[in-house]
Amino acid sequence: MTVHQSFQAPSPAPASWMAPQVAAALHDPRPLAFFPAGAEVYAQGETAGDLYQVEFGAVRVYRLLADGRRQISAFHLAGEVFGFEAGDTHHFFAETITACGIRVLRPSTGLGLADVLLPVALQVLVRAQEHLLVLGRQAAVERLAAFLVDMAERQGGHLQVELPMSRTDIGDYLGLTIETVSRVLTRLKQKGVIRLPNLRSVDILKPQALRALAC
Amino acid sequence: MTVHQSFQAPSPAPASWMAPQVAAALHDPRPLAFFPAGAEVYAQGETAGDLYQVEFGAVRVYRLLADGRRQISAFHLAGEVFGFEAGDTHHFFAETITACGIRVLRPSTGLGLADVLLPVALQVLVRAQEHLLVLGRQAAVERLAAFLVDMAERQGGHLQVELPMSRTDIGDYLGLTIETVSRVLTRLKQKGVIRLPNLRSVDILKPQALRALAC
DNA sequence: CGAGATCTTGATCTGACTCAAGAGTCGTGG
DNA sequence: CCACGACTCTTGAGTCAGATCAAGATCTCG
Repeated sequence: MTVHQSFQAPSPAPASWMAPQVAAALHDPRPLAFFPAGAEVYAQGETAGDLYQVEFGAVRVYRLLADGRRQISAFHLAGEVFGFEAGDTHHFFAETITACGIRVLRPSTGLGLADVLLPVALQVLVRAQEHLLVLGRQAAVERLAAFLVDMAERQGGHLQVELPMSRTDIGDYLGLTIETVSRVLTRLKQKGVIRLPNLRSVDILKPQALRALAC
Repeated sequence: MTVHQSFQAPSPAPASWMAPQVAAALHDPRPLAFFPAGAEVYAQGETAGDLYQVEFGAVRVYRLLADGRRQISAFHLAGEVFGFEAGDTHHFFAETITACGIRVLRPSTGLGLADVLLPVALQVLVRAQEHLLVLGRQAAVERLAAFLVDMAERQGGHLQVELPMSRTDIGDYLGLTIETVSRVLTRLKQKGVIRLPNLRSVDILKPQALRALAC
């Protein structure tokens, strides 16, 4: 990982989702790294071990096929932890989408740390498994609906959703082409389900209808 | 979970993949339950907590949409552990495919158990994430190839693969219809890549070709 | 041997992809 | 502040992989 800028920040309150013990077990203060948009946090094949907590900004985690097809397995927003690996090398790439502040966690230093990390890892697992249902069995409209509902919930359940990622990213997350993403959003707009005030935000006008589509 | 038959078995050697500490931490001997084919191990909404280790047989873990569409998120073969959950209720269904012997693990009794379970959970996570790539970005032939390669590897890397599951199960795992699964297998047979001695087994004749398809 | 379930094969349909062009957005520099 | 250029996004037309619908064939097991 290339650290673009790093310093000892005054310990902020742990993100709300994080049990107090997590912060304790991880020995705050932990190094905080700043990344510009589009920077690599780690690459496939690199040595794994550290975990990363997004302080602000957004990150994409993805795999590539030999011919360039890309599958984004997850987006990570402020407060979320990523970087879990089964072996000692990364199977995925992680890149910032926007400028990011990322706190580096060093699990190796903690005793009994797994007790604290297991729930976080399981949360990531459940999310991946829900994503399987979307990719395996849902139509394009349903995928977009599920995506928007998920993003809304992760941003505090508000009806104004910020989308830090491009249409290409959304397509590669949902297993669709950029054109299909665009067309479906247009159709949802025409049906009055959403509004698109600008390219990077969505207003949910009919949450009920969206939820029904997402099943 | 409905236990169909249960008794204290003489402690067998732990499955080869399992670190010795796992068995120790889990306090062998553990209850062994027998299930007939098609039995429910747990259902969505049930209280979670226990883990399950397949002793023999095969299990499918899946979710359902309201209209009956099904996505199988994983098959579990002998030696593998399933039942991980993020909260205290199951988000998935687990059913036996064949008659099964399943060892019930009680994580609540172990101190420092998470250190031992985390690697197992991470293994499940990585498998789910690889599955995302298959469902999101691969064509039908590639999905079948990846599936056959995976099943072969999990059965000791032999070129004779047993498929305990039906074509419907394979379709619901790969996000395809049963007809497409059947057609693709036929095409692979015609190209001499595989042989289909009977409905539940596959001989891999050209492992190189299959691997190339699976990317 | 027979009946039901499972699997294969064929014909047709369709949702999403591909290819192509135009519109909007953003950052830069004059 | 506007003009320019490079992206990114939207929209349209045509195509195609996989779904759906519909028979048959094969397997399983009492």
